[in-house]
Amino acid sequence: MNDHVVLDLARLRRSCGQCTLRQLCLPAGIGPDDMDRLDRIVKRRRSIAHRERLFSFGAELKSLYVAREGSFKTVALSEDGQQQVIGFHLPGELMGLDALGGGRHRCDAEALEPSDVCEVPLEDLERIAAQVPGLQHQLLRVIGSSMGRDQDHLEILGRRQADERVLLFLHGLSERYRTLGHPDNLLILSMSREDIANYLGMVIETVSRSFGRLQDDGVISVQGRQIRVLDAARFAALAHEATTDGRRSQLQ
Amino acid sequence: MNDHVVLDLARLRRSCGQCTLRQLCLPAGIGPDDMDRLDRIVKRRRSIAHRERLFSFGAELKSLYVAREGSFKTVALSEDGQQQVIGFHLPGELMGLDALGGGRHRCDAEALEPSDVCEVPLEDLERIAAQVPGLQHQLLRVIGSSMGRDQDHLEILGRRQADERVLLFLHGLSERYRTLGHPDNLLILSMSREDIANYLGMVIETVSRSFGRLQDDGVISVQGRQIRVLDAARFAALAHEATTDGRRSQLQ
DNA sequence: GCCGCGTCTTGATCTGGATCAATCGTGTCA
DNA sequence: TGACACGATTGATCCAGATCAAGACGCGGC
Repeated sequence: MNDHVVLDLARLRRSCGQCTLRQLCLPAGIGPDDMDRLDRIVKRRRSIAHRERLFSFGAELKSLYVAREGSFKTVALSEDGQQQVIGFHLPGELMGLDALGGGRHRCDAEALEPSDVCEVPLEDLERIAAQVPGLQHQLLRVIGSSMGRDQDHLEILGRRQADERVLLFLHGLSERYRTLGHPDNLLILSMSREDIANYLGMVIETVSRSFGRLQDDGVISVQGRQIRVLDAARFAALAHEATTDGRRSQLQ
Repeated sequence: MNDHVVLDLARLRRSCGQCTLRQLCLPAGIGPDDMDRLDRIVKRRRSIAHRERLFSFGAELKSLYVAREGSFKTVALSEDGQQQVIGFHLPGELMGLDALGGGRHRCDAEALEPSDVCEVPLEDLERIAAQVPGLQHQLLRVIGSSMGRDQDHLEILGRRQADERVLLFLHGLSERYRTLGHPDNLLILSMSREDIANYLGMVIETVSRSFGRLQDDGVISVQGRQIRVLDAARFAALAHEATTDGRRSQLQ
């Protein structure tokens, strides 16, 4: 009987209603009664080893995934073997949306460290979403956030210098970690310099040099994958004002 | 009474069920009975003049828009005045998705020529989508296609040389026009060189030179904004094989 | 300890594309 | 019909960042 209680508690703790990410993830803004229906379709806490694939290019879309703990990268592969890191995914963020258009995944999703995910079968999700208006709305919000991150990424790749790219990358990451309740003055990067370089459309040498320059300026300190924000005000200011001058095509 | 018939015909011709774009747009795959419900919430054929804004940065998200005729660009503005063309939108393609995340538009949408749009109030769309499973599914598909185009754009900006960027841009555009039933060997560009350059993360001079090289190679002929595909096989092959070598960071 | 291996940093050189600067259509208005 | 404006092309130069090439720094295994 003691056993029984423990199991119930464990089950409860694994429910969406108890999840620390519930305000960021799909359950945000839906009532306790509807939470139950969501709970029943979500497959919780599948563990993914470091470097393990969550899904692969070309695979049929069956489920969406929410990072629960750890982090992931999604990598697009082009026909000539080129790779492009499309995004990094932190807890609470949806993965697999790339396949909504064509029904097949357009990229690989790979864990950057030992991670957990919640798996949400798309068919079930669509069914429940039609019945729970708050869930449908929240699904669209979460999808929209994902598109917003892609758009930020496009802005970085299209218009920014190397140093700005790295700064904006770090700043965006620290913002995302802050909403997760992490201290935002210490970043532990789970991705390699190679991943960062690829994500930013650069080579690792340039990433390394940009880190160096930001460190020389006293904005951050760099020790391998541990980045400490020394001057938070300047860090934020640089990310917002960004360009010092108005170079490059501005339209009109 | 004659009048009455004419009006009815006009109304019918403007309905989703009769729309030439219905297979690409939201009504794809929903039955004639449900089509009616969609029809009642869609505000049809608002005309947008050349250079007119459909929506602006910061505006509250109220409706999604579908390009009906003509074309649009969406432009993100950063705090320091930089602009980045995020996408071009052809008939049947949704606009306004950028605002789903935060409830406010993150970019301007501007007509590149005299254009028509259908306006779909988001609140109504969400309500109907919950009642019509096919519509909800199709909405997700259309959103997914849009994310897919953003992802292609990221690949272009992250990993490609100037000439490849221009080629992939032209090829992508011709593919999209082909699905609209247009001849794919003649492209009439509605966007300026400035827009193209900005979209591709380049300057106009480089775009112009890339056009020139593609023309010298006999792949296309360029006359201002009229691009003729001379060697369709090579055009497609270059777009697929793309890179001649495996330069730049490849991850592993 | 110290060896091997993967990751990251640092330095020297080279180059694709940005910048600067004319010039050339093409359309429009007086 | 000329003149002006705007977009596009073409040429000359320059520089940010890629490429090439060593080293340095962990870190796990023996």
